Amino acid sequence: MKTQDKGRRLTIGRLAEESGVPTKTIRYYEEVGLLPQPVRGSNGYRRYEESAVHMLRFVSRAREMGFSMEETRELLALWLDKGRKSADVRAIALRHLATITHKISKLQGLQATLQHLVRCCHGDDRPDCPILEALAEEER
Amino acid sequence: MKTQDKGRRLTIGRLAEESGVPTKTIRYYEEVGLLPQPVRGSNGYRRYEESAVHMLRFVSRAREMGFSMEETRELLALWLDKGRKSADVRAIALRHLATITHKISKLQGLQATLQHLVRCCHGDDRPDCPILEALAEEER
DNA sequence: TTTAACCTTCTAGTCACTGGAAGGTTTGCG
DNA sequence: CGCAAACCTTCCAGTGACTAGAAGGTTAAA
Repeated sequence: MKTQDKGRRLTIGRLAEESGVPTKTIRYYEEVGLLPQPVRGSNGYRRYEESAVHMLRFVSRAREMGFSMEETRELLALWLDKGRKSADVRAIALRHLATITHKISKLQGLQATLQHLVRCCHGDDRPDCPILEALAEEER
Repeated sequence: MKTQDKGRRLTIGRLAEESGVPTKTIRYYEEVGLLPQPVRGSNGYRRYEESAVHMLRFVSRAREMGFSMEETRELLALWLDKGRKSADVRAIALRHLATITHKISKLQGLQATLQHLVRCCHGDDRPDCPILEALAEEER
């Protein structure tokens, strides 16, 4: 084994390429403590290990799944903790699922309302419009 | 008719009460030009006319329906324009509807994925967890 | 050698508010 | 009349999760 196997370290640009996450975003994640600070070269450049690619991809996927940065932070910690309890992960997922389900039903309510109004509005050159009426309505 | 019918003008607090919109938000709407600037009393206080209540309620409802502030601005302008074409209103509503529908289907996709993962995760003291696996997955 | 493509930090903008500080005004009560 | 509570004013900063740009230093390839 080599004592000085600095081997393959990546610049931020290379990491961005391999993970699909923009350099700006990587720096931001580091700034807010979502990602650990990498070592720096003598030129001040960040030098990432291979593992950073996997971490970033994990983070990126969690974000795509709609987890907040805080939840992503927790999930990442759990992922790195080999002694984790799957129940902890599941709890986060369930919480997020509830949030999503709630959002969906709110949006579906809006969707139904708007669909109704759009169907009622003739949508021509005349000024009368049930959409505006609905917004202006004095409900009492 | 009285020459000096300053009549019933409202303070911002009164307007907030009657419209259900916080004073902070009312000032913000004014600042970004969503609402017209009211006249000021000699003490510098804002003095609103009755019509402001209706305008604010209109804005508030548009926001509740999920219209952006820019869309709300357009809707408000259309509402105040007695010569508007209902087609213009309808177009805004249709655009918003498309946005909502898009959001719903994205969320439903996430919901399905998460439901599947949550069902697969036993959620106990053991560390193995399909949710984390899904996030860590090297798809190729 | 030059120049393009990297890298660095810092600031500010996005959206739609919301909270707080610091100060002036008004209202109601004893 | 004095005082406190409840108004009102402006300005600054923070939210979440980036994203854009400026101003400058470094490196790799032609």
